[in-house]
Amino acid sequence: MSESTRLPLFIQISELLRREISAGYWLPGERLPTEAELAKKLGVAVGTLRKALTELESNGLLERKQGSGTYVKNAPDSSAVYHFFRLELKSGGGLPNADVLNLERHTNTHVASLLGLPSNAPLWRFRRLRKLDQQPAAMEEIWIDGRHSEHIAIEDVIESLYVFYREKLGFWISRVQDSITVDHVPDWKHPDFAPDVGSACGYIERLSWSNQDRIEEVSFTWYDPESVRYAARWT
Amino acid sequence: MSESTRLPLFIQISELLRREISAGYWLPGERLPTEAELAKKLGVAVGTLRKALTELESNGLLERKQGSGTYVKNAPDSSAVYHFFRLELKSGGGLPNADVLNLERHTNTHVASLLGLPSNAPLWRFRRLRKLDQQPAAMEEIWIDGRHSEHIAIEDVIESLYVFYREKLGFWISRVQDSITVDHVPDWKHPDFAPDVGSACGYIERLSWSNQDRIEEVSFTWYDPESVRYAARWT
DNA sequence: AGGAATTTGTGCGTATGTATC
DNA sequence: AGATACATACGCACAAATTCC
Repeated sequence: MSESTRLPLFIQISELLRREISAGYWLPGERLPTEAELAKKLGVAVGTLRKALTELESNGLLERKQGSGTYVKNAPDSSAVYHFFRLELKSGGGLPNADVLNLERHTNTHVASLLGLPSNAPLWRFRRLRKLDQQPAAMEEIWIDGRHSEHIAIEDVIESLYVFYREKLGFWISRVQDSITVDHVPDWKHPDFAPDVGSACGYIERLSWSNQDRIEEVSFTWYDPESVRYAARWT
Repeated sequence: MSESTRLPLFIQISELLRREISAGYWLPGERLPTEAELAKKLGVAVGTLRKALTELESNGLLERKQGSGTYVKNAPDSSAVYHFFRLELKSGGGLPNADVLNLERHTNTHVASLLGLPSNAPLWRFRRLRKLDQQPAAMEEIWIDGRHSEHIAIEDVIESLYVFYREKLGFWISRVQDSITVDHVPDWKHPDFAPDVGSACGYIERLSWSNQDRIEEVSFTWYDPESVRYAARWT
């Protein structure tokens, strides 16, 4: 190894297991080999393996039961693409999904200032219809610096905006801050999305920091509080 | 010790240190003795002490710097009591505070089921007026198992419910889950708290797990989305 | 029902790496 | 450069929860 600083062993192990789980090598609900077996197979001490497993448990990929074993969680979002997605059905869960409705260049003084850009800076604005289990759940407006790319086609971002960021723009979102209040349904309301609570609507303002610790994305989300909730878990 | 199930040693240590920090025995910014010294003084292995310190670090009471030492964080005032408090002024920040308005025994089928109790189980219900910078910001209703204590006086909980839980009831909240939607202002609306957004109101339903990993507390919060927001940070 | 085997949790001790002073 | 202090890694013993016979 000529690497300047290689990662700690327990991180290497946890990342290895994370990839294997993500690749479907270990299936949801399945029990992993015992600590002793795994440690031996991987050639590390049990304590080191335990630290890796603890890491994955706190990240929600594993569940560890004393006397029983270590199990792969039925991760609803194994791909980590939905890592920061915080909306779920009030009836519980729901597989997230998004349709890009609209993609245009605009200027916006407020957003520009949040992004630390001149007020007349060109921006990209995405408007998406978010779905949970294929049911319209929220409307979303996302803004990024317009200089990232001269041209963006809807096809580029149809899969996942986060993948697009990473693959095409060379950054990824590592941290977000959400502010949740109440707002009115915006006027670009989509016909498929019709909250019926008078005009009151759940409203999320999000700032997203990239791996370079810059605010690279600002988004606004309106959701129907009758069918959808914002869920936050803290430890 | 004749206790049926005593707490793990590293938890006992972390709670001891937590009390000492909270009592001001260790001052903010101060450096703690080295791991080796502390472990020796407390009569535990270094590894055990490390686990306790890690616990406190993740709770934001300590900061550990390799090569330097372990420092008491300049906790904004009554440390970690507001660890799970997630409301802030839309204008930014705000020092949190609470008035206990009402404290009674009730039964409630819905809450009882959330707590895993029989539907007619006696419960304690706290109603509080939450303030930010002394301004009324939200109304809060908190439910716990009625068997925890036969009598609770308002004076007992006037400082902090969390401190009361830990000191008098012997548990503490280590994890919460929030669901944020929109609701109507409840009918026990306090005269000082008058959201003026029609009848739409920010609404938080919280489940709180204790250190024993049981749901020990259920709470409902109504906040004025005109002046207050729910703020969540993710990494 | 109950006891043995299995599996994770806790605790101890030590050696070595790495960042800080 | 050397001393100090936290981070990582190893290994072992026993406790507690679960499972299985």
